Amino acid sequence: MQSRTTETQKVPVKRATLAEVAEALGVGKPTVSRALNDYPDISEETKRRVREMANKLGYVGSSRARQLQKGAADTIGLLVTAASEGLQSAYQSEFTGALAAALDGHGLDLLLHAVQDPAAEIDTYNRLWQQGKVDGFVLMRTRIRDERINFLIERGVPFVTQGRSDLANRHSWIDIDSEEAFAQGIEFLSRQGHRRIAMISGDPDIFSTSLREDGYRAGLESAGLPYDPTLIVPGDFSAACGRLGLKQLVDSAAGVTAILCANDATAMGAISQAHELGLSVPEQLSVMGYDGVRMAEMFSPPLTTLSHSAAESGERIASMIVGLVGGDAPANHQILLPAQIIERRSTGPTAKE
Amino acid sequence: MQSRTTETQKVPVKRATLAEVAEALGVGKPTVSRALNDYPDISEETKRRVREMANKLGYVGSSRARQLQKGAADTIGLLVTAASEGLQSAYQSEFTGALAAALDGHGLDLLLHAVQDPAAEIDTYNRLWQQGKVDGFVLMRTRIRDERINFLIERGVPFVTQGRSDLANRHSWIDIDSEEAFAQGIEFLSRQGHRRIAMISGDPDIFSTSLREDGYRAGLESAGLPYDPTLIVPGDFSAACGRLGLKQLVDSAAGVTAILCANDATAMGAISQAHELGLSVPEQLSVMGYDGVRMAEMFSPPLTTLSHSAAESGERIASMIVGLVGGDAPANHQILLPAQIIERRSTGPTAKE
DNA sequence: TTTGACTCCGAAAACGTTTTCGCTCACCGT
DNA sequence: ACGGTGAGCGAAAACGTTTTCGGAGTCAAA
Repeated sequence: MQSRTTETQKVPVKRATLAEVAEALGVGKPTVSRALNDYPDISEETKRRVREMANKLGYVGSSRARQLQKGAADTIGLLVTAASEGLQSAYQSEFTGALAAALDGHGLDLLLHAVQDPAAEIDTYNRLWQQGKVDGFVLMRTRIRDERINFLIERGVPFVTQGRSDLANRHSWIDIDSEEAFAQGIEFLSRQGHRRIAMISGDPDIFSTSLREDGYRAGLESAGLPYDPTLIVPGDFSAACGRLGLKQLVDSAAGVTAILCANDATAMGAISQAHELGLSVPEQLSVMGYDGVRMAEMFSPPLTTLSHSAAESGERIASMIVGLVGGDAPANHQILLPAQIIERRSTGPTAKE
Repeated sequence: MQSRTTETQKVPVKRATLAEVAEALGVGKPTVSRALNDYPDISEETKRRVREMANKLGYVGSSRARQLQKGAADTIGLLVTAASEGLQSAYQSEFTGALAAALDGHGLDLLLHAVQDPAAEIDTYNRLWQQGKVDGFVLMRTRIRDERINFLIERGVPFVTQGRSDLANRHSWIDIDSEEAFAQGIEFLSRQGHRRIAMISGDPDIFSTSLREDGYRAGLESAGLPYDPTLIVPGDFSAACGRLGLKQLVDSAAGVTAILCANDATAMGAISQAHELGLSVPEQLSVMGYDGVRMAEMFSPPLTTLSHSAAESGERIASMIVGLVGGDAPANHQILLPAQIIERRSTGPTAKE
């Protein structure tokens, strides 16, 4: 490790101000402001001159002043919990990237905040909102009895969640129809001849976990397969618990030939562990994931997964939050998107011995 | 897909203002402001009363007004290019998360912006800075002749890069000593008996790519192995190019028993492809990555990699940018961090036939 | 010529902080 | 009794926009 220091010349750059543009043009400040914002009560000729001069002086309006006056920050907040995965999760980060890109399309920026101490989470939402640093929030990974949602609804803060909640009819959300997706997954596996299909589930605190389990059960039922509760092992959406879960299933649940995982990370962990135990995938064991993260395609074997588009979710959410913040429609929009199965090579009929 | 709409009651929450706190207390605004900011010329008794009342009224200062007056945004900007990976990359997102967490520790927020059109990249830096939405930037993935760096240096904008650049002595940066790391990697592989070691490299536009290649060559030399240029195949840090690269090497470079990859994603892609071609890792082919992303541990086989801590990089960068923005030290700090080899199971001596 | 309508623009207020500067008061020493 | 000192506080200005409101001018109708 090495560390050195050198001098630097601090150039205190003076930014051009609206008043200066007005002065240079011999017009009033309102005229410049309105011209730049393309108000109809400014003549075309004047607008042209103003734009020209603004350009010449390199004028860029201070968003600080603008925010103060207009009462809007043109920024949306996104909190990730540093402890539990946060941006570690491939899907979360794909989604975050997509969201940032989509928001940009609407002229909004994304404020990313990592919350360390879970106890301070609500405080952080409160502070960011009260301070006026953001106009609204996007929540990822909604939880059961999610206090964030209560809190935000109570104060009338605009927000959109990625995932439903107990209060789903009282706020805007977008979600993937994971129930349907998991049912599909089971159907797919059963058609390949699997009769004993296990599930490595997600964090029980996360709202969607139970939906995925419901889907699993529904799938079994419509495939005419018996439901065996011991075949569902809990997890937390991490790869690590995929490993653990697989080990547990191998140890205690005989005859399992396929495993449906709560997400791709878990599936990858499970496969990795399977290999370690000398089980080949998919010859001896089929494993299916959920989310369709990019990495899944590059795994070995490439992962069969229930895929949905982070980009689409991002764009939809961006539009929704823009609407809410704009207040143009004091309504809650709720969108359920489908997932589709992408067959790769982690699944297949079990090889005959 | 389904979409519905319900009514919502918009509660226009009036935030308490500093003037209101002052009024309620029968004191002047400056007193409240200074009391809350713990200035020494306010008596303890008054401070107590002010804090009490502020608390009671739920007062949280408007950062918008504060920003305007103080000329600071308490926010650092981070731009990710949506097209080329962006947050898709595991390391980038781990680092981003760590950075956000570290900045939080200094009372700063992170503004994440996705730039779609590479041509608009500089404009975005300019806008964000001129608008005063950020006090400085963190740049990831420095490039060869990186115009962003020129631009920022010219205007005296505070920034820290993750990775050196052509102008490394004129700005603050933090970097991993990848040259040394790759040399170590080669040494490690050669000690396991590998004699023909290939490299799947990174994007030639990225500054650190050449350093990694230098390290590769240096390692070969000190291990007494010949350097064969055809054993370096170009890439772009993606898993996809790991696949391509591996295929190319298998097709055209005989006798290769080990591959050092520019990063973990590439290594995973390579392994995945190797499996597809019926090559077992590490029995027939050893593969080593770089970065030490979390997923690497869960890969199958778990990836041997040259690891460094995203958390540490994040924290260091946070401290550096805080210093620069605070202007307390008009100096450039440069820090080189080491990587260390983590041996897992994607490497090993080649099995005898 | 007056009136009204309409177009284009500017002075002043407003947004909610922090800073500057100076004031008041108590207390001390002489 | 009086200037000096320092502690504690407040009035007003400042940050750079946007909004409100009304004014000046033009032109057509009466």
